[in-house]
Amino acid sequence: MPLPLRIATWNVNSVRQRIEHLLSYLKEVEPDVLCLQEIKCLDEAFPRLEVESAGYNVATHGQKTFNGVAILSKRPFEVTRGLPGDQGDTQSRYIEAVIPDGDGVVRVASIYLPNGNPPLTEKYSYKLAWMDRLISHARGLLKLEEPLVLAGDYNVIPEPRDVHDPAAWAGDALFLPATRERFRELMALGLTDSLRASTDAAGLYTFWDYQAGAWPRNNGIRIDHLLLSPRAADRLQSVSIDKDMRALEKPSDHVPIRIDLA
DNA sequence: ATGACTTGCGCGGCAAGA
Repeated sequence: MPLPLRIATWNVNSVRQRIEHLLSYLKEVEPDVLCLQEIKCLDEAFPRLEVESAGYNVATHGQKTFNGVAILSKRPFEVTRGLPGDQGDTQSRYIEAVIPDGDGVVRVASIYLPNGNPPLTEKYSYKLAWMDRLISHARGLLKLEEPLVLAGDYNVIPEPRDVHDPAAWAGDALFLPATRERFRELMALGLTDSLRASTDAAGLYTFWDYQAGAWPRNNGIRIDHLLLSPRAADRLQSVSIDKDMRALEKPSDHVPIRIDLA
């Protein structure tokens, strides 16, 4: 039986600030694929040589100062940059890889969905429009009937059990009814939330704010998700949140989440 | 408690994040 395929996603909050954490993660966890968000640099500023020396192929979709996504893979792969549906969108938030796997492929997307705060502004309407574009694109991808993993920072708290203090987040763009409704619409295309396929537990988080002692108080939210097509879900073996990463010196405010597929 | 953090940019203090 072949080794499982390990696929992880992590919002690094600046790859250049986090290069040592990134390299130790690659060495210790050995993901086959790692999706990164908020690399916060242009393609030419990505620490490509360090990552390649660790045994990974790299594709970036960078941007100066903000946003930026990347996919790292032990196996070489084909890449597509950008989310279809709006030629005028200049924000780098989506990159997609087709990775050889056995006789076929696994398709993996690295997603940095807009934050959307504050609500009632163009930032929130951009978030909702971006989610509509993601739903349309995912509908097309699912028709391919491939193993598909839509991984990333969705900036969506799916349910009250995914937030330490639901009342405090009631009016936030990450938790508003219209946000959650679109997330449910995405899921209803036939996707499986990896974490919820393995546990119903409350209080499993992937983000803790830097402010107000959110980490020591465990005042977190679950917003980083690995969504699976049926053929990927059939192969799901395990899910892990690498919570220890939040306790390191100079951590990202997000931690990685990962799956093993048979 | 008028608080509390971390980035990029670029060298002074914003803007953005969640």
